[in-house]
Amino acid sequence: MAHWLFKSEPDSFSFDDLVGKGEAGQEWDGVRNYQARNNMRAMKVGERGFFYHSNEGKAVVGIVEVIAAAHPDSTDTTGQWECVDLKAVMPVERPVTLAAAKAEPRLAGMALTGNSRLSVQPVTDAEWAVVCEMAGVAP
DNA sequence: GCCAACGTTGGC
DNA sequence: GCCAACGTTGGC
Repeated sequence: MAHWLFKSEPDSFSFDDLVGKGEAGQEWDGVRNYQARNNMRAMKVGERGFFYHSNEGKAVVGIVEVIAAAHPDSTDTTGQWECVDLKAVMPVERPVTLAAAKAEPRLAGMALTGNSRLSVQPVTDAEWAVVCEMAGVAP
């Protein structure tokens, strides 16, 4: 099963905001990047991802689950953008900061620690295991 | 608040 | 189809 990472600025939409949506979850709309869209198209219901806070916090703070496969973005009028629906699974025991991830050699190849500004990223199984370990949650 | 990196746009 | 200009993101 593939894993993912979703970036969000907590000022606009935080992990707590997603928790507040409960089982109904939230459309991950507003993504206007082809690579991110393609990543979302590849997602399957039940796959899990990290929720990363950019700017404020700069850390992986929670685990999310895909509850609906890619569908047209309701906030888009052009019809070319799509998004998945997410729900919060649980917060992590210990947030994994960007600095901590960069300091971990096993995460050297991770999209997050590189220069990518991509808002929806794939995470390898190995990276998933390492970040879960650092976060104090079961993989 | 600044600036570097990247993606997208648009002129040629 | 190339590439310069521009806008946006996001770390510092």
